[in-house]
Amino acid sequence: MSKELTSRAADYSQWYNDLVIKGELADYSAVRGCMVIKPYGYALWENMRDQLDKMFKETGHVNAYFPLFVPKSLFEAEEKNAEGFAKECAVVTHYRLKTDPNNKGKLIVDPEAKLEEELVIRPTSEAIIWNTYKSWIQSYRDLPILVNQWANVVRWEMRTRLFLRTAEFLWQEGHTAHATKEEAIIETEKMLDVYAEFVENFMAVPVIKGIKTPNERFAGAEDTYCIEALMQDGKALQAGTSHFLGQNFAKAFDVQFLNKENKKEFVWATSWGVSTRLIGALIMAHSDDQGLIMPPRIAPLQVVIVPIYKGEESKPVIDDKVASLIKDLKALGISVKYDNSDNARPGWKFAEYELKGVPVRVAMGLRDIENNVVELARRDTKEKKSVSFDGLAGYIKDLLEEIQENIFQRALAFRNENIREANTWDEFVNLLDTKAGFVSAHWDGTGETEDKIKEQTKATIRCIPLNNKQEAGTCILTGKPSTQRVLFARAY
RNA sequence: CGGGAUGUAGCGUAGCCCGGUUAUCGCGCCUGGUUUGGGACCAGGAGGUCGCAAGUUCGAAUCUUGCCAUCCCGACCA
Repeated sequence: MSKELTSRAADYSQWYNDLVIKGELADYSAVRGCMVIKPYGYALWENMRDQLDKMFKETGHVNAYFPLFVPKSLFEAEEKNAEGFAKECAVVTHYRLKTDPNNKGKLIVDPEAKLEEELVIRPTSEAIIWNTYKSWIQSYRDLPILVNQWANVVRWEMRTRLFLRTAEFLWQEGHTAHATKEEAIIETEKMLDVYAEFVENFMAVPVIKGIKTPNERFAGAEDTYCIEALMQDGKALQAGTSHFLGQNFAKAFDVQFLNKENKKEFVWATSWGVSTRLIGALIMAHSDDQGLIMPPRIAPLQVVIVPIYKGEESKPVIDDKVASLIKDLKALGISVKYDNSDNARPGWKFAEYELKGVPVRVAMGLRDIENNVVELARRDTKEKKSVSFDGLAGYIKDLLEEIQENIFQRALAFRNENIREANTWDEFVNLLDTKAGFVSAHWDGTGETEDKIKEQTKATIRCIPLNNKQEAGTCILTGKPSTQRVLFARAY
């Protein structure tokens, strides 16, 4: 058939691409490094976005929108941030095209329409936002500012991959301003918790919360907190970050406020973001050789119903029975599609919805109606069974929750099996090469050692886990003393 | 951006080395019919600037050069 998938064992990267494209989440576009998110993929993103948005609002945040363009002079204000992103910025230099006098029907950039100042297309919005905050903040009474923005950003990456790293991607970025350092740190940690809760409870992907080493820190941050997930091929994926920015941006943009004592102070900042990259994490954490596996709580479609017709006269009977089920499911807030299209037979539909990862499939034919049952198939285990039609909607509601829990537990077990301790250099290298996954090891705390390890093994320090156990040990590379283990892995 | 591979209809492909009438086959698509419990069958039909652009040649899918895109390995990757 036309929708053959590459197996994970045969070629993991190809399997991933197959799932994205054949599962109709996204497609390549005419623009280098940019993808088209197709309706099925966008529905998934909408569900993720809606849930996150709700959680942001529950924690006191409001949405706003800032410009796509950042004047270069603003962009360069915070030096480290500017430096960190400089080499992947798209830049607008002109504002007009004109017809090419030498080539009919073609357009050229009008050399007379050069901008006085170049506009950087935001790779992240700290600069434009902090420039704006300057005019919003005078007094401690104006604080905190708890703003989030849903937006697209552009980072001109050399090598792109669908969802995991595209030149343009969708994300949210929270930018908050606080009167005290303590409050900003609490905010940073709070949003990391929100991310972890979302990714684990809704996407069913277990994560490790931690802090990045200075080498891996966000450009312009004092501390970068992150959640790290493990993919089925043993590589780690950074699923979200929350940054404590200190007063760096306040100083760069001169954002000060008068405190209760009528003294000027610089504002404390945080920023935090997750992107469509999470979709990549979702795919690689759960899916199998038959296709995607969507966690019920954010699945674009939770239930699909496939009729098994036998002769024209069976159609109205089945359609009628299905209509009552759809009504019951919708009443319980469950999304459902009745696929009674005539251009594919049941077997084809079964395979198709498995590929798309729909959590629950209902098959119903005359035989079932006679026995007052349906055939229920769950995507996570591919188990099929006959279930009574009575109370079916409630049964499915429970089953969706069970599937959600099951795929989380499955991913959690895999993740936990793939965190291993290494105490010597040989052990460390051997684990990375033979088992992949996270390797927990002692490190002397220096950036140089971290660089050397990266150079020799391609593994990076994913994070220093929060609430890390303190124990004396020696660095696996240098043998210098260490007080705690950190998590290494090869990463996306 | 460096090394390797690939690019022929919506998808997967044969042909390319060794240039020569109308570019092969399967799936999908359209029409009609029979069907429907794991990727249906019969009959008829539509669909191609052979990735793009130059060049060589009487003649280019085939040879040459450049460019573009994708994949793999590097470099890069808050």
